[in-house]
Amino acid sequence: MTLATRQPAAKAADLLSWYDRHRRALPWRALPGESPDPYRVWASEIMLQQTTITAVKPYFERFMARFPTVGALAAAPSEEVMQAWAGLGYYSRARNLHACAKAVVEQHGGRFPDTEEGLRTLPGIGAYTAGAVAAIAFDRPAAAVDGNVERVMTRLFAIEAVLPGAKPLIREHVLTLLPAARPGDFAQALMDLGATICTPRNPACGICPWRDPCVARLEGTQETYPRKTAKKAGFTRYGAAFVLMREDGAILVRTRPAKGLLGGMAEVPTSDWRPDYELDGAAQDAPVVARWRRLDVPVRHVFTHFPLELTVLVARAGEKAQAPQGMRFTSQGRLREEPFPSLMLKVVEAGLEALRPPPSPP
DNA sequence: CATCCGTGGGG
DNA sequence: TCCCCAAGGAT
Repeated sequence: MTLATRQPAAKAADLLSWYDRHRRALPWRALPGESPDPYRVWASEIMLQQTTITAVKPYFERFMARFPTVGALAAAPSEEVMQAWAGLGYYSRARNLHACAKAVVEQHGGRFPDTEEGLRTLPGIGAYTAGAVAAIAFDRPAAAVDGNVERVMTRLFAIEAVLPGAKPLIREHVLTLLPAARPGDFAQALMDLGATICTPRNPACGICPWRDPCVARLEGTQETYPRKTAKKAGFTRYGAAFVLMREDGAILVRTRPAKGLLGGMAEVPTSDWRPDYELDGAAQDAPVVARWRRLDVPVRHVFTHFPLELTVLVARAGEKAQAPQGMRFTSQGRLREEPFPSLMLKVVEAGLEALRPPPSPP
């Protein structure tokens, strides 16, 4: 390589001075000079796992108003925690969040461990979150390698290795760049850079603090990083969902098993969801015998690993109708207190719309 | 290491 | 419409 094309080494100082000018103001982020609240930092990191800032913000605000401290969260009933999380997705996060709060209170005197190793032992805290909380909340020299950092590093060093196998290598690069001072700001700066400059498509290389040392930029191959293995799409599954309204307006619901898909969340009764589900026999899967009416427009929903198409069937039940074993009638007034995932909100809305009596002529 | 686990928004 | 993906973790 000639002297003219040799690139300067990337420096943490350049990133930090960029961060001092362009850092994003976020509800869970301490202002310059303020000390961060580990509880808020931790909760935000859990919420932000695989979830956009836009989606998290309103949940975070409500969550902090409802559970202001780890102690408050630990003491809350699990249904209340799941309800506060409903709609955010990846519900095992909420279960682990609650379990983690209890562990912090019962095993750590209500204070979060201030090291990566200590944090790593808690439920829901993996390699990334342990590093992020250690760095951001306690200013420890830890690497927090998330999707943003993977993108920035693979571009900066033109790392050809495929993810997730390249993670250890990426981590080494981060540790090499990690400054002795302000490791917490460095972690946040790296993520801000990935989120606002070094974006997946159309990265703003011209205004990047690391434009000069970036190998991929020199080669013009920024958008080809990071290298990843393609993941295969799942087959569409089909099923029937049953919206049963009692005469007083209450709806029949139940709680899903604690583990697995939508674990611990509320739902209306449904059939199994299968690629080969036969709609003609749907009434056989109904929770009660009734005059089930099938709606023409199915509810479509896309999970991470498969698309789902649920056909909604509606029926009415008498005032004295009893809920089958393991199910309950919830009044319409309290329906919003049920921890319905987004899929079930769609189903219930479709069902209620169909059950609404036609407007009487003037 | 591969798979499972939600959701809503953007190109 | 379709595809990608966004501050990952558990198994």
